[in-house]
Amino acid sequence: MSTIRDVSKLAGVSVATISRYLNQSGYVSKEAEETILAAIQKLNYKPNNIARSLAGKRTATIALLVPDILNPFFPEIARAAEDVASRLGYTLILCNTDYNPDKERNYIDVLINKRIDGIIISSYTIRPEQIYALEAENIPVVVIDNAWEDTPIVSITSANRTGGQMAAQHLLDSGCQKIAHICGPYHITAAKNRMLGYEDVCKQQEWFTPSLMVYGDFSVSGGYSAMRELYAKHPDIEGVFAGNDLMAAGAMKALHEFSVRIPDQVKVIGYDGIHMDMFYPELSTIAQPIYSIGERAMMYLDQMIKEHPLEKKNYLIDVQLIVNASSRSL
Amino acid sequence: MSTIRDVSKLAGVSVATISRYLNQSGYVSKEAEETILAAIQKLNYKPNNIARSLAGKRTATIALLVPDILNPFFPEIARAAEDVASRLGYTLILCNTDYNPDKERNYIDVLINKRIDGIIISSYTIRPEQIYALEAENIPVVVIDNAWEDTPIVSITSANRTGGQMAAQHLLDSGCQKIAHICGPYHITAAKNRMLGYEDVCKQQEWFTPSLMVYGDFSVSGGYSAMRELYAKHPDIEGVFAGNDLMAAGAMKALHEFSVRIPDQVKVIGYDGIHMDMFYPELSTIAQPIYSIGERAMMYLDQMIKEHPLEKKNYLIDVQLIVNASSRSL
DNA sequence: GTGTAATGTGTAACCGTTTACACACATAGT
DNA sequence: ACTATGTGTGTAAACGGTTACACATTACAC
Repeated sequence: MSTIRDVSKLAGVSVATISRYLNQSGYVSKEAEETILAAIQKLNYKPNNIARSLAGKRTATIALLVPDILNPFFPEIARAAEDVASRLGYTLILCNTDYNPDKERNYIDVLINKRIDGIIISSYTIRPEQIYALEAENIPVVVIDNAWEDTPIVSITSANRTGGQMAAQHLLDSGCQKIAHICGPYHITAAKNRMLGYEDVCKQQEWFTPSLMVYGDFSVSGGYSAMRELYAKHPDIEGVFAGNDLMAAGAMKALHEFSVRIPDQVKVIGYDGIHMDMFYPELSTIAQPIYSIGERAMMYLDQMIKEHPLEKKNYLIDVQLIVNASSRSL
Repeated sequence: MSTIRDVSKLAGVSVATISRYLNQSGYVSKEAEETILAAIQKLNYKPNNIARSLAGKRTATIALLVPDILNPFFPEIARAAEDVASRLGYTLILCNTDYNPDKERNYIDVLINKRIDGIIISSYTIRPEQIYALEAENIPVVVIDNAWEDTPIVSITSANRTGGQMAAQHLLDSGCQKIAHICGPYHITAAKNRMLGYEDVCKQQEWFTPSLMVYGDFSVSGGYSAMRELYAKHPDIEGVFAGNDLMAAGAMKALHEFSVRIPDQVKVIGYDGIHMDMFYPELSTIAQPIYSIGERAMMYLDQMIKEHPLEKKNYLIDVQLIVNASSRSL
């Protein structure tokens, strides 16, 4: 493995000139350029990124901190972030925190020591202070799928409350009378906002009662249990809005076992828009543009790294109602 | 951000001693240890990993090269690799190649320049020479889900041919007469071996005919189209073995649309064992221990990095027949 | 008392870049 | 002729660690 000094010797110019050539910084004459290029090719020289980072302060590495890459929401985020990252010349480090604040803290320390250039965080437990601590180390942060009001933090969330309203309204418009909601975990802002959206629309309906809202843990089995519980209490429900698609799938599975026909007897809508094309009847959902979220997170991060101006606030992303067979009016 | 020299000054010992203390290499007296610890805490000193890598040659970073993290097989691999990596003190870089050899080559170059310690590769286009090139740079490689015969390369695959036999045999044992196979892409070794397993079992059956084997692209829609094609030619089939679970799901969707009852009329089995608990009837499958594959890949890699002996060969992992509703005999 | 090994510490070179600064020379404006 | 400015290059000091080597002290065996 040859070094810049080997090239310098072979080309007969100083290392500074080589460096200037490589980084297109400062002046380099035409002749110098040519001899350098020749030497580089002859030696098959590749600059050492480690040394580069040590001297130049940039590692061209960004980290993506997610609770669990197995949750289908996150591969899509990862895919988008990685696409943009690789286009911009960054490399992406993947970190699973397992919803565990200790692992999270630990990872943040490791990443600081690795001098990463920036970090995209998805966490429901992280505190704003931790983000300020990162920024104090000059590491820009973008938070996704979570936000705090009135804090100078760049975050990206989808319009959860509006989305919740859209879902409920859609079921209402489709003629459903008793609409239940399977809510995601209480401490997750996104879940809470979706529930608030549901309440906005349903609270004043004469059939409304709080027991139409049950909690699930955002998993298929959580949705399944929630649906069984719900059906035991309210066998006459006509619509179900699940806080995410996985729970919607679980709910449909339960309904299926009760021999409830979808969408004839009960219409179901989920939230997220993850790819579940294997599923039938195909699930209606409020689609978040997941890919765009990852993409924008990475782009905002790049802007911050390059010290371009960017307002530190929550960026809301629009959602879209997708009507499929699971809630289609006949 | 304080440096080792700041600590040195405050503790009144040389940087060498600090370094020895930090790395537990060489002798350090009890008193020195205490003053150093105190100084470190006072300054909140954290060693700079970049500098460490430059001097010490190790980056504590490994890369995972996958075609597409959106394919549900890979998040599980990533999850396993990351779990083990983080336990062993490595950090995981995620790279999507999009099944594109150019992106692949490009990534490999970038990773060499970043002086990563090792790389786990899943690729159906990579050539052994590229792996030798990496090893020439002293970067150990573990290949997963692909292998070459008689090459000194560490690779991990599941027992695809045996698995194919198991799937076909299971359908046969369940009383199916005409069993079709939806095969994965021709150039993927794993797909081919599964097909060979199917042939081993079915070729000598009197109902066998080559047109019972059709190709799909390992996606849901690929399985869907393949099934439609198959059903048009052979409306009397009684069993379908799909080369992976996604295609099996697509096939079931198509059968569903033809109002074919599963498993009464047609039994379906997939391959992979990805988590599709939302699916009903639940899919029978030949489960690969995907998590173990990722786990072992990372452990082998660690062994190679630490220069512990490891035979360079293909390691086969056993698969398991999982019988669910989609192929249950009544 | 001497030789040998274990323990403990510091100096300085090194890892492979970037970059501030100094300097040389050419060109052009006054 | 004298600046100013633009072009081109080299020297050497960072960046923040690790580690080979030299050297000092102590312990212990003989």
